[in-house]
Amino acid sequence: MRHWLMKSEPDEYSIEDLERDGRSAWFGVRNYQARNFMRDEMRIGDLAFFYHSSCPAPGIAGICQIASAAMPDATQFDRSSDYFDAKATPAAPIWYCVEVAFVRRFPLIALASLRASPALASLRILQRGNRLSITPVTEPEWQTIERQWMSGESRR
DNA sequence: GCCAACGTTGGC
DNA sequence: GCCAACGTTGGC
Repeated sequence: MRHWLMKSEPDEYSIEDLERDGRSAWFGVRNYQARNFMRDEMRIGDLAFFYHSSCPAPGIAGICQIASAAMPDATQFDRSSDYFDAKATPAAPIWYCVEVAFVRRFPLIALASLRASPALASLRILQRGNRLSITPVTEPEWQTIERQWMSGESRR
């Protein structure tokens, strides 16, 4: 199983929204690298940190699970959507999304706290200038975060 | 609001 | 294929 980190602006869609919905399509990704991760490398059952970005308190807000294979992102065909792409057609889609399911929510692990951990120096989102909205998380990085911030909590 | 860093576009 | 210009991201 692989691990991931997926960014969302909480104003758009937060971990609280996913907890309420239970499950949601991760639409709106318009970056080829991030798309390729979803389309080519994610597997049902993979776990991902749900990261809140571009907000007053950026950080990891919870965990979700990949719940479907990649499918064409319907918003690329929708003229009224911010994510509309005139170059995409149903016969030749450009953008894909997966569905994610809520796993858990916990007190925010602030970006500053992640930065303060030497064991997380390699974490992709901490690299200078990183902007990818979906990034892989290595097994050691995942375990470091679990051990450091979730050891006292119940596991599923 | 600022600004560094990045990805994409498009002229050549 | 190069690269300047532009738009976007995202922390602060």
